Amino acid sequence: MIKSVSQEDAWKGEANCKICSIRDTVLFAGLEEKDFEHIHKPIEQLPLQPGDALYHAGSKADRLFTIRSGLVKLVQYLPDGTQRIVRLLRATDVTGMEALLGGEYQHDAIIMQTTEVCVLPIDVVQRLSKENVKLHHELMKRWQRALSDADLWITQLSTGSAKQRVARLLIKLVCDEDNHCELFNREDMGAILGITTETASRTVAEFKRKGLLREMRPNQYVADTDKLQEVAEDLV
Amino acid sequence: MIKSVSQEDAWKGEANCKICSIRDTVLFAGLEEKDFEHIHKPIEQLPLQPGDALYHAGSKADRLFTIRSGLVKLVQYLPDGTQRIVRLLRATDVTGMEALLGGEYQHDAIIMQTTEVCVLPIDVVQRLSKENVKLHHELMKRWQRALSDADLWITQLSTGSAKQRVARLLIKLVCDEDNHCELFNREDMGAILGITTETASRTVAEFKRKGLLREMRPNQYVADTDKLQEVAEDLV
DNA sequence: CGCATTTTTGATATAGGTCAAGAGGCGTGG
DNA sequence: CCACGCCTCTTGACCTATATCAAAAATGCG
Repeated sequence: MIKSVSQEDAWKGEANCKICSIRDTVLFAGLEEKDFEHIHKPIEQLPLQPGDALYHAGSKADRLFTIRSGLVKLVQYLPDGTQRIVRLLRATDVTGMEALLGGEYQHDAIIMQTTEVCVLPIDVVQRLSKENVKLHHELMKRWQRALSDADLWITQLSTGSAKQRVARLLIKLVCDEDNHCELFNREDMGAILGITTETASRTVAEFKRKGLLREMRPNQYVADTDKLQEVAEDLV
Repeated sequence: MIKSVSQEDAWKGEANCKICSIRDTVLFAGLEEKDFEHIHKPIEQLPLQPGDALYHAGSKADRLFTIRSGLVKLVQYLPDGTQRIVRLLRATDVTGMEALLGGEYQHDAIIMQTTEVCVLPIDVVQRLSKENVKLHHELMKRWQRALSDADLWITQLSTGSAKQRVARLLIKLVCDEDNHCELFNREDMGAILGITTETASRTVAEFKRKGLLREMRPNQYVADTDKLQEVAEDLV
């Protein structure tokens, strides 16, 4: 089992939230000068590698994480041991909100692509959220966002044929206006879509053949979003 | 389209939260004497029939609902018009929390079985939640609960074979220790599980034949939860 | 360069979708 | 009270999509 990051072995990159480069989109967006006085413990910034775990299901939830960059998967396991990925996290997403209720983490949070996170001790967040209405509102927004994501996961990624699901996933993965995107391994694609690795592989291969995906460099694709959209809606 | 309940045509059952019969499990559990002074508008209690809508996707979210009894489905629609049910709500569940963020409702909330709800105007909840820490905590708990439910929906009801999914759904529907349960129509079962009406029907019929379900009276079943559990985990 | 892992591809079996028709319930109106 | 029409559930026949099992090809890593 992968060890999750601990306060000890982590690089103690002390974050300066005041000058944070993504601050206006981030949980602490609404903080004011006086609020920062309450942050005694430094907020750590961690660089993490694929395969690392942010936290594990069942362990005590005592920290909240803001994803600064990269890609993280939230994984749950079925009784028979098969895994299902229930959410993906990217820049500005917050995870580990279970900590606000003093329970245990509900998922394994595993790094998929090199990721930078801020680690927020839960007592700091709790104290600040009592005093700062904006932060409190921000927290609720994140909660709502997670819930919408979960709903989308059900309607988009767990409904319809394998082709439709893969197409919808690819559309989600397109990051810039050039329709550039980066895939991940077929097993993870399967665990996201509730299909087998083989079906994921075959479908991606078919999309490549039909030109809906063009591989420019290893794992650097350009997607034909219009055509993919047609597949997603089964207009083919 | 079904009209959603409005303040006007609703039965103005004015609730008395202080003596509410399910108060200790409900959102307002932590309210104190002084808090009630803030509830000027009466909290309505509505009795609703199958097919009625609590609210519709896209309409302004201005009320929060506590389910007192009955069964409600949250429905979303795919571009091609097919519907997918993303959550079920029962006694003590809260829905419409989008209202706290001043947005629009994300789903159609449709009554499946005769249901009683309390309607909480959002401004009342917001004011109370600022002053009462327990209520605030309760709200976060509901949010977390909704999120866990969504995760379960993905792992349990949208993963594995049709038989497994139906079995898992039936287990969820068992209400008392006698393994008594009540199903709903096959179309809804399909929309919950991401399978067709016919497959839902065939699977239920098969379970009946094999004795995993015994129909005592019309739509009053007794479930063999042990056997269903085996099917759910594919140990057959 | 060689081993381990992942991806692709193939062959086959089967679950589940699709289309269609019959059966049972239920309400409405004659 | 019965007959008719409407719905939902069930069942059947068929066919396709996807799972399964297996092996080859490609990729990455020490």
